[in-house]
Amino acid sequence: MHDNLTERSKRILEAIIEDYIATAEPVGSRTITRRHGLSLSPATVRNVMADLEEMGFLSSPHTSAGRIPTDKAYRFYVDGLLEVRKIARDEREEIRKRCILTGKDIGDVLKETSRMLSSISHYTGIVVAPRFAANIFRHLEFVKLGGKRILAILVSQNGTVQNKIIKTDDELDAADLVRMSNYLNEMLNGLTIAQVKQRLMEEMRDEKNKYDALLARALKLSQDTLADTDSEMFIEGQSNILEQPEFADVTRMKEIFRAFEEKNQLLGLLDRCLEARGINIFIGSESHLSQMAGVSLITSTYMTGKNTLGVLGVIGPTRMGYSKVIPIVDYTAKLVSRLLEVE
Amino acid sequence: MHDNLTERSKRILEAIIEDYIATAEPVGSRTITRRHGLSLSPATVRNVMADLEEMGFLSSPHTSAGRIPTDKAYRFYVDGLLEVRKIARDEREEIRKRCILTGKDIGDVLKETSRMLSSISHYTGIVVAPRFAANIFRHLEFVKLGGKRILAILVSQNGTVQNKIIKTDDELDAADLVRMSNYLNEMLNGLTIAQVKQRLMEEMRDEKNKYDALLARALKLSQDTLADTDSEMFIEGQSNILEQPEFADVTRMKEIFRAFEEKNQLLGLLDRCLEARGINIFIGSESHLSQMAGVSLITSTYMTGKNTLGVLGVIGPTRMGYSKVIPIVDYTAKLVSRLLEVE
DNA sequence: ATTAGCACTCGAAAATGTTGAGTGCTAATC
DNA sequence: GATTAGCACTCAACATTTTCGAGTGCTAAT
Repeated sequence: MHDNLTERSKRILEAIIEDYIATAEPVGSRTITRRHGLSLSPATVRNVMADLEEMGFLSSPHTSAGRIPTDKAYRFYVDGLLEVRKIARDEREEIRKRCILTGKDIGDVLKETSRMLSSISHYTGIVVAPRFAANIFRHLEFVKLGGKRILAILVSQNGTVQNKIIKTDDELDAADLVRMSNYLNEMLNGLTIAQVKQRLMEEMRDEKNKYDALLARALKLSQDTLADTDSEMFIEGQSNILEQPEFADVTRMKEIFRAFEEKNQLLGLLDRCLEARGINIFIGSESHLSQMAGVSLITSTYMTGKNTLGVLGVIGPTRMGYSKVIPIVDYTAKLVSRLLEVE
Repeated sequence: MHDNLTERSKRILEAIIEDYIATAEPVGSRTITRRHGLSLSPATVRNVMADLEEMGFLSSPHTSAGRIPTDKAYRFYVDGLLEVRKIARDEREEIRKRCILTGKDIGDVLKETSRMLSSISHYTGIVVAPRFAANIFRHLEFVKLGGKRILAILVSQNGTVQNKIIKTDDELDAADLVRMSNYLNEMLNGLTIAQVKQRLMEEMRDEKNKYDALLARALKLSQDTLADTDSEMFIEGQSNILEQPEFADVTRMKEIFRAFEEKNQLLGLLDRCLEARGINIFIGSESHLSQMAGVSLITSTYMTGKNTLGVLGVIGPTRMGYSKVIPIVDYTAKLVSRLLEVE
């Protein structure tokens, strides 16, 4: 792929990208020869740069400025040129220290993970909580709150909890609730949440269940509990974005922040990452979200066993330190996987 | 109070404040006489303005600009001049429509409330989840996750749920867990969480309990569950702040966003509001938080019965539309109170 | 194929000019 | 004595011009 680029062009392109990542300023032919030990004259470099621009790897803000890499260049860089460093020992320590929290519920751990990702990368951290459907059912409990309000609590194997307040048509007494949950726990034990949904449907269709009022109630209640459980998302360190010179312009910044608040769109993007396991990188326009122009996303999936649970990653400018951030995201995903594993 | 201000000065001060709230531009003597039907000449107004500046109600950015109100002026305005409008019918409808969500847990409702506050006020909405300590204990449940990990679930009367993963020294079987929670539920029924903590302490000290291993375990476990439950906070619509001209400057904005991320400091401030019931207003420097310069906070408490549960409100520039926002916050707090009331 | 040399481009920053809203003061007016 | 017209003065904001230099593309020499 891209065999049409000579070794020299690649080296120069790489130098330009790395320089731009470091400085956020358009890179000129002079700078390249000076800062990177290329034994070429600026003039030669200029010729190569002109070719690279022709091919769509570089663009110039105006005639007499240097060049900046395009999304295509970053993609080429990430796919080929970049050699991913191993994670630094101290980074690894930091990650471990901040993720391993005992005595906190899953949500707190993931939130802290997101915060950690942001502070260690200096960009914005993002963690999508486990998709409930992939989890394994563990326990269902109904607590009577008062009157006709019941709190349904659904617990999955790895400790994720989902609550819902359900209003019933008439009062149920506590004993009934216990019987109902006992029955359901028995029936649903060991299934994934997705299978649970399935099973409930089947049971409700089953003729014989329609005659047991309590049972029918129980089924209805648990189905209500499972209805539209939207996944949670933790975005932390948004203000780190403000440090990036490319967002000094207020209008650009507004866009980004709006994008962060529009969590649904982001979720859509992250869902795409769910499908492919492991590291995933979206560069600028590749996300096909207009607000994400100039922004890159590095994600990885975390999982228990062979079950993909969720996604986590880092959002930063396209001009981000890929070689540093990729191993961080990678290591974090693996660590979180391990934490959620049932010991 | 402030009897030293003549009626006329008050009218002029009011006009300046309202003009500044509307335009965000320093107000000149000319403008005042034109826009507000004062039958005075600019020159007279200038004299009054000079007096007001002397007294600390106004300041001028530079010699040849108009005046802008100081925090002291806003305080005077809020305390005396401002007559709070009743909430508009359509606003009331909007609030109701967006807060009354069935089939969602409390957290979701409060988050949506925060979002609603931001979108209806055009500033930033903030909701602090009920302090757990003030809630009434309803139910405690232990779910075995696998190995030595137990998920403790604590439910309060109004449907707030708190989970915690607890690691035990050795395995407990499911039946034991049920017995433990039955016992505890019996013992703690009807107490407030604060009382529950108290009671657990007493029981643990009690000699006779030390000989029942299981019981001792149960007590320890529930105490772990209750340890350091930090209150959750929902801040929504942060990007609305970006619309405010006074934060067009990137440095100012960074400060604000950092402040939002430093939730602890904010929580401290909001805790102060918890103590005083009803509407509470912090204007700029009054909060004694440097990052909050130029920012005002309007809050109100929500409660069930005579129990103060939490705080909600709006954060905006000091130059915010107090007369519009105050009734919104007030009404929302009352509505949320009603929603959390056990029906 | 590479590179030195050179005219040219164009944004950024500094220097300069212009404008107008606003002020404070004084003296005339009600 | 309070109010106001009048006027000189101030100063940020905006527009215009100038300067500067990093960077380019092209050509001709190496």
